Amino acid sequence: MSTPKHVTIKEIARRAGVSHSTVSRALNNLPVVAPETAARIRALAHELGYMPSATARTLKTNRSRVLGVIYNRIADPFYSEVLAGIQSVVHRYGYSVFVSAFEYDPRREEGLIRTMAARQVDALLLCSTTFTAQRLQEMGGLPIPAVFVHNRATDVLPHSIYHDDRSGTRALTQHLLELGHRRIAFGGNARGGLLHEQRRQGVVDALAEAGLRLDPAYDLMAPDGQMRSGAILAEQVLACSPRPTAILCFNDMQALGLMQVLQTAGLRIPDDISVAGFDDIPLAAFLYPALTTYHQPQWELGELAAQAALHMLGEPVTDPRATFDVITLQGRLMVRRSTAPPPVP
Amino acid sequence: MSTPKHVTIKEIARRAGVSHSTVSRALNNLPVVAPETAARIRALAHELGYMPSATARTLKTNRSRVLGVIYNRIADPFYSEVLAGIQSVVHRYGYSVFVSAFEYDPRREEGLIRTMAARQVDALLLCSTTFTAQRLQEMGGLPIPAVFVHNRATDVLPHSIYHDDRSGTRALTQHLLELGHRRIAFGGNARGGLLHEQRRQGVVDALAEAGLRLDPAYDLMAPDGQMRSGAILAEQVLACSPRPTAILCFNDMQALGLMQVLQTAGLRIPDDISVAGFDDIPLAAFLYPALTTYHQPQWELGELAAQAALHMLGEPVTDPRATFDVITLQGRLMVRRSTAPPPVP
DNA sequence: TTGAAAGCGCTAACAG
DNA sequence: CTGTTAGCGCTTTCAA
Repeated sequence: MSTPKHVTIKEIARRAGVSHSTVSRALNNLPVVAPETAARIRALAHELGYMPSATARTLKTNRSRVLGVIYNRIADPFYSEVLAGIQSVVHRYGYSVFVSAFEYDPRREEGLIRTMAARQVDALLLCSTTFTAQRLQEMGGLPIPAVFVHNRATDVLPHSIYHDDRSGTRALTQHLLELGHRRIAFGGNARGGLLHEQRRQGVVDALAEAGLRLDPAYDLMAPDGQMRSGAILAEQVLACSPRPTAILCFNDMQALGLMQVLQTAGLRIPDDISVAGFDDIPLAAFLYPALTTYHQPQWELGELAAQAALHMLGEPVTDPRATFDVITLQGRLMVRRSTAPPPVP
Repeated sequence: MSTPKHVTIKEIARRAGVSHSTVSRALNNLPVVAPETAARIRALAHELGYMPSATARTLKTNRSRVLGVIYNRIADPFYSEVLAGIQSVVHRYGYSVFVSAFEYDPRREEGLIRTMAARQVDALLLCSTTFTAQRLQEMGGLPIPAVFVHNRATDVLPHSIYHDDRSGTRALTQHLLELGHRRIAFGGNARGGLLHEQRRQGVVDALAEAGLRLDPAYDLMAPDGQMRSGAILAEQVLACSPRPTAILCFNDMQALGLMQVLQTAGLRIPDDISVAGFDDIPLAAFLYPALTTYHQPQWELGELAAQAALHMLGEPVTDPRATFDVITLQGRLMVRRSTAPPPVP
């Protein structure tokens, strides 16, 4: 049950009657060592349950084969999927990941970056929508290679990967327009930073193309992108007069919370009011009604981010896009059951 | 932009005109060193942007201040919350966490345990519902201290923390019984292992107390605890004749998927059929109708698991329960809007 | 093909 | 109060 006495290469060397460097070579499959010797050493290592010390190796080689992932909220369905994507590739390369979240606290974010650096991660995956050039300046640059995920930080760092949100909400708005909606509301995210601006802009774009503008009364704002914000938004929608016939939420989480309140108030979706989300988190397809939204490839975002980092570290990658400095992903419109033509008055 | 030349204590020592051990002492706040010297050293360290190498420290002290968290699916709302709880305490202690998931592959699970050990984590948090005594035997024991989370593995390891699921489904079933339901179905999870058994048993218990039994026609089984399984379950429910008036799902995710299909089929919840979940993931309260479920304290589960691990490592913990070998958490019934008396025939 | 030796950055006796 | 020394487990010259 207790620690089974740590076996080192020295111990193996002693038992095999060779030097520890030979053991090191054998275990690392360096071709120089004599086949029989190598076989004997490997057998012994296996028998003794030898485990190489990643710590020692890291100290010596200056490479840890560890990636650091930093993001905002640990329990976010969107980033959970991104993380799953990251893990799937990282695992194939024999890397491990440190994961931590800064819970919207920039000071903590900086602390995490330093901790990760002290722990000698090879690269950082920064899933922060709020990191800015200014912040980077204050920190005096990043101590390790990093790729920005989900943040168009090209002005700050060469490596970033993000989704074209603006086209997304534009497509979504066009869809609503085509259905005949004119009174379209947008639910913002006060914490959304660049994401908020991009998504809102997409709505404005589409509206402008149709010769319309985003009515200030329908230009709503919620504190964040969580479910509760959706509920808050719903109250605002209910208070509007005339009521919008469609509302496009910052993301699916908001849409979810919004739908509940609207439905509880007796409104039928989509008959009385159409609702659209953004992101297409796995949940979206399972809501009632199934949510119309814009699909962002979350898993792929994670996979590519990880590959981009690995590429920077000199690992061979399969996806050619991972070799680009800036990667823009395109999503696609997912029309489901929560949107329909506006009710006839 | 690039690596700003790593500063070590030797470098600081050179510049301060002292030995590197003095630097080490000063930086670790050992009281022996002269105040002025210490101040000078610390100033210098700050100025040079010194970062201690956690790797070197780990190698020397045999303590990494890293915990390994292993679980099944990376993108699971339940475990996301648990992980958030873990992180919240771990962060306070200056620990970091490796996170990885084995995606229902036992071989991979074992591999992860070995990797974590090689990376010298101080303790393991095993959120595996499928790990068994036999598996442990085959592995020849765990190489590092571990606490089992969400698995009553007392026969295997001294340290485990879990929730009393059986009482949970029992309370849920009693609630349904009190509402007047008699045709109560249970949605199982073929992958659920012990959890499945416990939850199903709670239903059987409550039914037996009421002089009833779980009708085999209502003793349903879905492949897993995901949303899609809920949809599968819904088809089974719809095919039942007579139809159950209430269904208790393995967890909230199932309930979610089930509700959508039922609602799409034109059934009103709870008017036509009552639905209950299990876990009370944050989402549950925001569904329409808000889901009746049994609250498992997910965050607390994570917090306590982390504290239990930290306690094993000799760290002072605040929650006295964390010093127990086996911790059982109690949840509570959350009656919301998805359950009501059965329809009058 | 193998061994001896150095050293990664740090902590911790032990001496002074 | 401070310096010297050794060594954590490994990789990697350099010689043999």
